[in-house]
Parts: sequence; structure tokens; C-alpha cells
Amino acid sequence: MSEDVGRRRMQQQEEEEEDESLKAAAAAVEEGGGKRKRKRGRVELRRIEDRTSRQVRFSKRRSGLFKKAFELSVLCDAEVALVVFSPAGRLYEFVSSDTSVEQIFGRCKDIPDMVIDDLNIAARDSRGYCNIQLDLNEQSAPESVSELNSFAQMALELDVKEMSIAELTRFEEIVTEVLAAVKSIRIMKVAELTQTEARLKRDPQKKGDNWSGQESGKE
Amino acid sequence: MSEDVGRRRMQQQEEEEEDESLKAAAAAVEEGGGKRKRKRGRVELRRIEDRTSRQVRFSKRRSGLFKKAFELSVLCDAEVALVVFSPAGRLYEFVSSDTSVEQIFGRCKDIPDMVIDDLNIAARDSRGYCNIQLDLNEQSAPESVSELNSFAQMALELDVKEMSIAELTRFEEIVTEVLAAVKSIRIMKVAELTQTEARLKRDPQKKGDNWSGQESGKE
DNA sequence: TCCTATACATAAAT
DNA sequence: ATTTATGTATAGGA
Repeated sequence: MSEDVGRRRMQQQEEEEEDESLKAAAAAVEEGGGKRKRKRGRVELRRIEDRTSRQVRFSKRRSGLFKKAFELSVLCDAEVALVVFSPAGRLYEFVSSDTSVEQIFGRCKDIPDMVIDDLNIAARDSRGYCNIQLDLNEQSAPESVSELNSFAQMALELDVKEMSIAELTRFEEIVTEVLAAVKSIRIMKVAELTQTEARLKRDPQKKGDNWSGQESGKE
Repeated sequence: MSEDVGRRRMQQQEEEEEDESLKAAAAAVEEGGGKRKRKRGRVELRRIEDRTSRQVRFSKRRSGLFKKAFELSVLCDAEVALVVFSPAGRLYEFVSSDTSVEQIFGRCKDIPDMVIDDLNIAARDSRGYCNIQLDLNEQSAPESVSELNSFAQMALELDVKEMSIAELTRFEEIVTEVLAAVKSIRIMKVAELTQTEARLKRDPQKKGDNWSGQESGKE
């Protein structure tokens, strides 16, 4: 989807500065006033720095998002659960049917023989099966990965369901730290490799596509 | 010629037609016949009857919804959790991660900017070294979470720096899954709390306006 | 799939 | 809050 943007932009001939000026001038003749130049740049996919602006956009986009979620649930008869925390920490939620959020999430539970239950809600494939354990066991990994299995095993054994919110928060912090560290180290290693071998060419256009990796399930 | 003028004229026509279309649609609904499909968009806010069409709609709208969710999380620095069950019962989910590239690279100052750029990693806030170990050790957690400390301890003991890139990648996958899961559960619990406090019931009717009643805000 | 026309969302200006 | 200009999402068709 994001990849389409480039192409679409070409088709729709995004106006450059000069182009815009010309049109503005033409419009001025038509309208009798020349103040019609409001080029707002492309929306950059990164955190909005200005606090106020961020807040405003959050409201609007949140509205839009909830509306879309609602429409999807009605038009396509889908179950949708959406939870959003504003940067200020306020909670907004939407659930399509009259089931609660917990019920929707709870649907993830009716998987047979799964020890880990809720823990890996996020790790199910499109058929709804938990696959983290299978992945871990079946992934014939190098020896040193057994360490990783232990790690994961421990994560799985923690009784996450029973934790208080505070504990969960703390746990999340820890895991976030771990993840950040691992990413850092991996990237560094890749960077080392890259440096040693050759210079890579700059490739700035795949920027907005990372999110798709966090979606699970396929058609 | 002035494209601007052309565009404006076109828009006006659209608006007039839109009006007619509404009436036509309304009439069609009443009589169950005489459906003129001159207008594409403007979809009735009700379940799509045709199965194939509904499936296609679902795919497209789901994509859009996930994209929006992602954008909201990035642009506005919000936490977003989105779970969708297709009518066929398949699960799709998105959980925003605070672990942005910027955060990761805020910890790594050793990588030359060019390399980072080459890897398509833009932001760096070079302030510290990779400091996971320090972070983890310094965080003196509440006693009730000794389990979590064990977890962290184990993470510490993994000799992450000696891993191959492949191993790191795998490890990263695991931790990402764990993080997403924990996040889901935490958000779910908070949502439960909120619901207990104030149960906001929603009443889907006809227009896309009523969804707003399904949002609940809280501190 | 891909494309196009059109409705819709929304950033900026009022 | 309202308006306007412009980008985006997406219905329908190829």
C-alpha cells in the first residue's frame, strides 16, 4: 500500500513550487484575490514535534480511525477492538460488538493445548494458532540459540495473566529494554559488516513500510 | 490553461450530483429497485450483502485501517492496539511499539551516520552507548516483581554481544513477540478497569456519527 | 492484481 | 468552529 504512494503521486502529478504559483496566479484572476497558496508538504511519517499540533492531529486522526474501525465492523461484519492511549495517557477504546475488549482478546484463548495462552496473543498466525512454541522448537537453530529458547521459555512461564498492571508495566519496560538492546547490537553488527565490505548506496524510499511487518495474518 | 478553474468546476458538479445520488439511494432503499450506480463511493453504512464484495471491501479497508493506526501511533506518539477478526474468523492485529528506530539509535553512538543512513535509519540522538546492562541493573524494581527481575537477569546473562547476526535476528523476533504480547495484555487490563468504572454502551444506528459514543476517555 | 474516478480526510488558514 | 485546498482511501471496473 505504501509502495503505491509513489506511483500514485506520479499519476496525480504533484505540483512543484512553480506549478503551484502558476495555478495560484490563475486562480487569482478568477477569484479576485491572490492568497490561495497553501501548500502543505507531504505528511512525514514521523513524530510531530510541536506539542499543540500533535495534540490537534491526534484528535482528528483518532476520530478518523475510530470511524473507520466502526465502518469496517458494520460494512464487513467484522469484529474489531481498538484501544488507543493518547500521548497524554488518556484511553480511548472501541469494540465492534457488544462484547468487551477482554472478550475480543479472549477469543485468542480457545486454542487447544496451548500452555502459553494469553501470553502470545500477538504471536498467532492467520489461523489463530499460537506458534511461538512451535517456532522455537521447530526452528532448527544453531546451538547457541538454545539460550534463546531458554529465554523465551522463561518468558512463557511467567504468569503474565496474573500480573497486576504495575507488574505488567514493569515487565514491559524490561522487555522493551531488551528489545532495544538487541536491535542496537544487531544493527551495529550489520553496520560493521557493511562497512567492511563496501559502501551501500543510499536508499531513502522504503521508509514508510515498516509498519506492515507488525500486521499478522494474511488473506 | 488554468487547471485550478477546471478543478473547481468539477467539484461543484460533484456536489450537486452527490445530492441527487443521495436521494436516488434513499429511493432505492425504499423501493428495493431502480438502483442507479452512477456514483462509486458513498457507501451505505450497512452490512454488504454480496459475499465477494464484502470480502474485497474487508481487505481494502482493513489495510487502510491498519495503516491509519500505524500513522497515528507514529505521528502522535500514541499507543495503539488494534485487533480485527474477519468474518471468516481470521485474526489481524497491530500493536504499536514505542521501540522506534530513534530510540534504538539514541543508544548507539558508534555507528557512523552514513552507515545508519545507508541502513535507512534516519534519526540518531547520540547520547549514550548501548546501555542495556546498566539500565537493567540500575532499575531497582519493586519486590513484588522479583520474577521480572529474574527475567531481566536472564536476559542479561545471555551473551548477546557474541551472537551471530542470524541469532540476534531470531532473538529479536522472540523479544518482539513477547513485547507485543505483554503490551496487549497490559492494555487489555487497563481497558477492563476502565470498563468496570464506567460502561459506555454504544448504539450503532445509521450514520457514521454514532461511533463517537463508543469512545471512552479517561485519565 | 492494477487503474481511475470520486468521495473522504485533514492540514492550514479563518 | 468553519472553510478551503489538497492529499488519501477506496468502489468499481479492467
